[in-house]
Amino acid sequence: MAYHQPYDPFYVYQPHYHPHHLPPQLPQFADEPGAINTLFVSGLPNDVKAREIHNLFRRRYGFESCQLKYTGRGDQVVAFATFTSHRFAMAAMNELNGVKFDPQTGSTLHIELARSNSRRKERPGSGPYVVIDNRNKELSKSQDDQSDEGDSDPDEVQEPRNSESPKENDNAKSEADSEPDSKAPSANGHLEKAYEGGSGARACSTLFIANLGPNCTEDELRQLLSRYSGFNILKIRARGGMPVAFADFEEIEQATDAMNELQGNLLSSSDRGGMHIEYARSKMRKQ
DNA sequence: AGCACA
Repeated sequence: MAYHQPYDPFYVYQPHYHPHHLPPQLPQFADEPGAINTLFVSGLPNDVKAREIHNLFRRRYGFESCQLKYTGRGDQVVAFATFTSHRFAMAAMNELNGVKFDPQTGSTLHIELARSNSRRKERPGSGPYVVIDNRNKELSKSQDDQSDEGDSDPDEVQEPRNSESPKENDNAKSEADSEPDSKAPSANGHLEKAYEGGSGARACSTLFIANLGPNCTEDELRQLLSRYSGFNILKIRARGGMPVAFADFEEIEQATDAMNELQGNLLSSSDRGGMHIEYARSKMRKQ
């Protein structure tokens, strides 16, 4: 009867939202060349393993690769996660930012967009996990300056170079795994199998919208959603009380965009905080 | 923390 701890980051489903007001026009930051599709992750415990980072992100839609970096500043560890597009990186960030990563230490994930995209993709020949270890590469500048505690200090988001030096030793070993099926990613460095399984929110082109006020109308919601490309049909229903809605889009990517933009937004009918939006469990039926 | 329509 083991029940998931609600803060288990591997099973985050309904994370921490940042309600904000909808900008008056559609922000069309699609996937222009140069768009950031890499996340910078801090707030990790210093004994974190590359495998844990991989398991944290591997089920997120559009996930491509990740890497763990020992910065060399004290025991500080950071990670980078690369997605196939900016929007998928944003979705993962929205879902995991602020989540408690280690119940023991209480460490909380702090996730932001990286300053630049990762160059280093996961290569089948170079082992499953990419680890950059700067711990021993202390130059003559060795100053144990502390005072840089906290969590929001992305220092080196520069492009990682080839650092497969034989110096790296005790990484990515032992420790129990929280994912039953986590074998090495093997030779498919693409995304065909990304995001599946039973635990999290599987991406879907239909969105489930909850936390609506009792007076929310279909028209009100439709008016808002119709500003998003690919929006198709909206259905509202109130089962035993508060209304919930299903919004169907043409493509998963368009649903993802709308969700990212509207997450936490208030409607004029809202009386209990902003909307909570998730991928629906199944796509809206064609009728 | 709530997910339908077939």
